[in-house]
Amino acid sequence: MPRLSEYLLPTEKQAPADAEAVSHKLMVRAGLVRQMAAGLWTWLPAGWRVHQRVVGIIREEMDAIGGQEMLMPVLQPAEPWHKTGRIKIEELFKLSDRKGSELVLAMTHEEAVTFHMAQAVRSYRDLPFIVYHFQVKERDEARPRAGILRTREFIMKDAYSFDRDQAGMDKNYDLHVGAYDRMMERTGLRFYRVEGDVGMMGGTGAHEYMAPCEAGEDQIVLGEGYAANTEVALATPGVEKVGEEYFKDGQPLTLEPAIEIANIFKLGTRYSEPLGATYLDETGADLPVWMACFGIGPARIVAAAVEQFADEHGISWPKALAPFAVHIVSLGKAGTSEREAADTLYATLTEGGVEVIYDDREIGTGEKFADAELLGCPLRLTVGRRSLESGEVEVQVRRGRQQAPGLELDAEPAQLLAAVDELWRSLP
RNA sequence: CGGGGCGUGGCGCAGCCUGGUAGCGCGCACCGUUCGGGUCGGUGAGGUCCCGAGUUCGAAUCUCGGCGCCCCGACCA
Repeated sequence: MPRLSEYLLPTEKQAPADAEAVSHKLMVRAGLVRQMAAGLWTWLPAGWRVHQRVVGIIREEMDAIGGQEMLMPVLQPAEPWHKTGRIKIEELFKLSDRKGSELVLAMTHEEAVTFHMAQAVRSYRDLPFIVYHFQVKERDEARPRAGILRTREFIMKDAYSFDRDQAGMDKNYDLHVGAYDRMMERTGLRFYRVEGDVGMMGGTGAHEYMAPCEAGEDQIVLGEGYAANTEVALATPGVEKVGEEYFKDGQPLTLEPAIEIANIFKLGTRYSEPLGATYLDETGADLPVWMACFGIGPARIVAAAVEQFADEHGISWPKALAPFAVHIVSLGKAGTSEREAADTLYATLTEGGVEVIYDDREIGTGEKFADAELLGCPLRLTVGRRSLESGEVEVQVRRGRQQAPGLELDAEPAQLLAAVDELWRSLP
């Protein structure tokens, strides 16, 4: 686990002048991400840890429903895109190689996955199954915006289910709804699952997972037991729009801005037909495979978490996403007994498997506290002269900046770890 | 794609109108100071003023062209 004196965490006092969204400002200020060009971002070590936390949650839930992880290329031949008609999408990056062959940079992977499955799947005996990957998506966005929220390149987990018929597809879809609900709950985000628009994906049904926050690009309408995207709300029976207000069965609905963090679609045979993904059933009939796809954007989940829980001091991560569980602040200079006590605490926690970032820098107290609150790890443990006098390590819970009862400085390691673990359990 | 704004050391800005060869705060390096909430003082390093062309004795500043970035809207797996 890193010592801040050796870790690349370039924090800034001032946000970039052109940053508007809270997540944009704070993620840059906290040293999590840096911009390279419009809609193109680099994830620095601490930011990447958060991103990979989200990836870990998604992977676990995908594996739990039988998803099989694989990897498909971003750079692809254009032919399948011609076959599905998606070559004409403006956001699709098109290029050619030295031989003049037409290529695209994939914005999603339906073409690729269907191309492969058209070859691999022969019989109804090969179905059903779910494959997924975490891979970069490229989109020539008209307007990238809000830091990490709308970018031209981003990692998406996209999963694809393959079934012999609509009933199978529906079943796989429901399975994913369950998995996605669990992912969202595990992230600690506030979210809504709403009916979605099928858009240019085509297909027969869709849901979006929306995380409400100020920087959200979309509006969702909310009522008692009802949540929908504004685009589809009006298709719901009983929903009407009067002026700028929405009503359901006469009751007013509230509007809230939200970030779309996941989107799932029933594709049907939208891709299997043009790409020839068929199987033979028991009677020898050649039938198109039924597909559904399931996308989710880890970066947007990260940004939404920043948006939802930040305060005037910085980020406050839900514990499932925090880059580190514990941020140790050592106030003593090298060579002092306070520093020694902090070193010992750091060693104990690290050896006990706790993810710790240790601020051992030779800088001012205020700067250390400010950086800790900016980074937003759930627990901050401070070791200074006071600790030696009182025999206690000061504990601050980042969410709400609440002081928690101190930890006994010279407790046995097991005892100390148990105390930290107990604190951890109580956190949001 | 329509509208608006901006580009000057790592970050935030001033200077531009009224051309004279670049300045401030933060940060950074070193010295001292301080040591539980971005301490204080001193010394110092660091800039193709987005790029190109033009006007001029002289361009960060004026003119033309280009590039880049942000915001609003449209669009949006």
